[in-house]
Amino acid sequence: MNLLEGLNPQQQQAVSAGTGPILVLAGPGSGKTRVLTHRIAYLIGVLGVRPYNILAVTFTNKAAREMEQRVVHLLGENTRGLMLGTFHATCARLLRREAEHLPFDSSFVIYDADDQVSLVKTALRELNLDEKQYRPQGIHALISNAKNELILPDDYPVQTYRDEVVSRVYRRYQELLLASNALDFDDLLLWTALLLEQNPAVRERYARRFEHVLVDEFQDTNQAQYSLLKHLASFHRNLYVVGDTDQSIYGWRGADYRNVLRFQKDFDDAQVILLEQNYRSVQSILDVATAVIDRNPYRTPKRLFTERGAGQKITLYEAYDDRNEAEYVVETIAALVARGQSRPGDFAVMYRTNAQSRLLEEAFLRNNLPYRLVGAQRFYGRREVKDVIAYLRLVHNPSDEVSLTRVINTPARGIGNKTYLELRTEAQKLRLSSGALLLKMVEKPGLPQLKAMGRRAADALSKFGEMLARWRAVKDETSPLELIDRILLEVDYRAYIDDGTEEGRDRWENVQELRRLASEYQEQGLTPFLEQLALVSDQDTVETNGNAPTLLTLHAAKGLEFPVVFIVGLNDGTLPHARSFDDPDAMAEERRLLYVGITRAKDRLFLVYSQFRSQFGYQEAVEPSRFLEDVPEALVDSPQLSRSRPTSPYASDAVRWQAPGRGSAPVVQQRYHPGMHVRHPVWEDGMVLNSRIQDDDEILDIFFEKVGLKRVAASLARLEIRQ
DNA sequence: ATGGACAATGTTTTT
DNA sequence: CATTGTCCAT
Repeated sequence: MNLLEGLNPQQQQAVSAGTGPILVLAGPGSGKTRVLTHRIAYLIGVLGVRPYNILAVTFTNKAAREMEQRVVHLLGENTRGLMLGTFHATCARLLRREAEHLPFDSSFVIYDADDQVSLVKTALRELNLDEKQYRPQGIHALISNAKNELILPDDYPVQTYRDEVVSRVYRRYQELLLASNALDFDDLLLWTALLLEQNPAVRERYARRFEHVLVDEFQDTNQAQYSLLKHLASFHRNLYVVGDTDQSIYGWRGADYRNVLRFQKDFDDAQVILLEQNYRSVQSILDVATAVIDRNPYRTPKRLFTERGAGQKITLYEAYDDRNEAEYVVETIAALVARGQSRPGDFAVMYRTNAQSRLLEEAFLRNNLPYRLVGAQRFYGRREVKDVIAYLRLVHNPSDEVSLTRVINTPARGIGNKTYLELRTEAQKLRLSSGALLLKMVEKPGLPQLKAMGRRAADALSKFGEMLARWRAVKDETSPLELIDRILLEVDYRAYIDDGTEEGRDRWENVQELRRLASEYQEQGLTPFLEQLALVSDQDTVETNGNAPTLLTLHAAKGLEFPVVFIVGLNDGTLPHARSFDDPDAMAEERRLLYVGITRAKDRLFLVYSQFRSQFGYQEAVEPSRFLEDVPEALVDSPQLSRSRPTSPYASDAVRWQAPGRGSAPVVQQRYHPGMHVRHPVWEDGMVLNSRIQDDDEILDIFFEKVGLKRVAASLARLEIRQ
């Protein structure tokens, strides 16, 4: 197969470029992923590089999965040994392998943002600092930023008293992490960068191995990531980065698009290749996008062009208020579908903040139309899910203080704050983690520490300790699913969570979803399961092949495309967000965010703003977004402003492309039917026996040839429909 | 120790 | 307004 076939000259140049540092500046829709995957295939298939000597990193698991599939598709199965994954997963792997050089051991657990904040709280309390004055969230953000810039507690710049406090909290926070044998998200990058920096032997081993290092979305890298990339490519200097500074929207997370400039400075022999042909959008949409982004300073102008034709004008709509805005969106979608111009799945509605999804959801619900919501309430962020995960983590690693804190009295078992505090104090005296002390109390029931406490407290503690010890005893012989079931049973979790209300039922259903997830790790065991849980993100669960409009934030929209895009809430204060007003860099990022949104659209674009907006309870007059001033009038079509009294929703049956679902939950299109043959990644072939919509998911009963009857959630099980 | 009622408080984006 | 924390009665 000719790997250059079907590529335009710029893409061919990028794919077949020689070795050495290479920077590909890829405009939106210019076939960036295509270039990257063809490049990998080219290295292996044409240049004869062994897959083992290639590293490719992405930001999301979804991107990694997609690339992997496409490379395999191009090469056949010829990719064994290729290291392809997210920054975080790749670093986690490397750190586990090299743990002997590091102050933690290879069974470390990974703390997410919630865990991080609770650990900051612990540190604040230990240092007798006021949580009101030093908000944990804020402190956490500062620590996180420092880590992203490779600043350790000792180097934390202190100019004010507050800085001094932060550096103290940071130091303690880091100690607590190590005591828990835990790393936070940022640590994965930080420790990897430090290890490569400070350990020449390790650095050289990896640098020699990776003859080629490829990076997706390079504009989103932070300093830690840039540093570790440089180290990994330090021997062969074949660093191939693809990105677009105009799509840099993660500055608040430490991403620094100036890494693109740094790259050109650090590698002054780098080849720079520009991809300007857009395969996604019609010209009118590209022109609007260009007009908006051109106002940003310090950028290399790109001339985006397309062969998809001029396209129709974009639509600008002024609604009376935000409720009307949502109604307009839903009505318009319904009308376009009713006219047969588009299918429901063609639409995306994008907004600046998650909170804005609510009015949209309500509008869809009022009109009995289904929709897909991306992100918002994170599955893994739900209390019951976190509880069960915390139990698993504690069994895996009893030193995990954050998890212990979470579950030691959940469900309530008579271990209150005071008892837990005593346990911690005693543990600290013995230089043990609380979990370790608990286990020790079980081994040696006569420990003096027990006597120091009240009888009731000691009883409750040892009962919990015994449970923990029992789970640990079986953890290596049982599958994650069996372990979960055992834990659920022994702590009587269902009785705690499922109180008979609808909410309780939902909660229990979430636990069931976690069980289903666990069942995919039957053979692999607890460690990979926990790692997977820690490193999946919302982005990874976005499915674009649904049959209903997608609601998502502008951030979540990056990397996706839709035939018709609505961007709502184009008001000053919302987009750009008020918090960015006083910072020119932040304002530039807001503008890029709008640019990303606009360039998601293939055929049609609707920009929507309103005169009034309810901030919280109150309705407030708001201004249209200042960014709208930069949209050339010639490209805009504004419908006559007749909506201060909204027309009645299109209620004809024609527009109800699906019957309303039960309850108030979002309705999901049924995609599976009895008799359908499907394939599951683990259980392989099976036949659908039954399908029902429940909550916002489709629940399937499937009979698998190999393992028999299973119940799965369509959104979670990666099913493939077979003909 | 527990659970409920009330108050305060704070609202961006998330690997 | 919706979540989170704090206080108070059991």
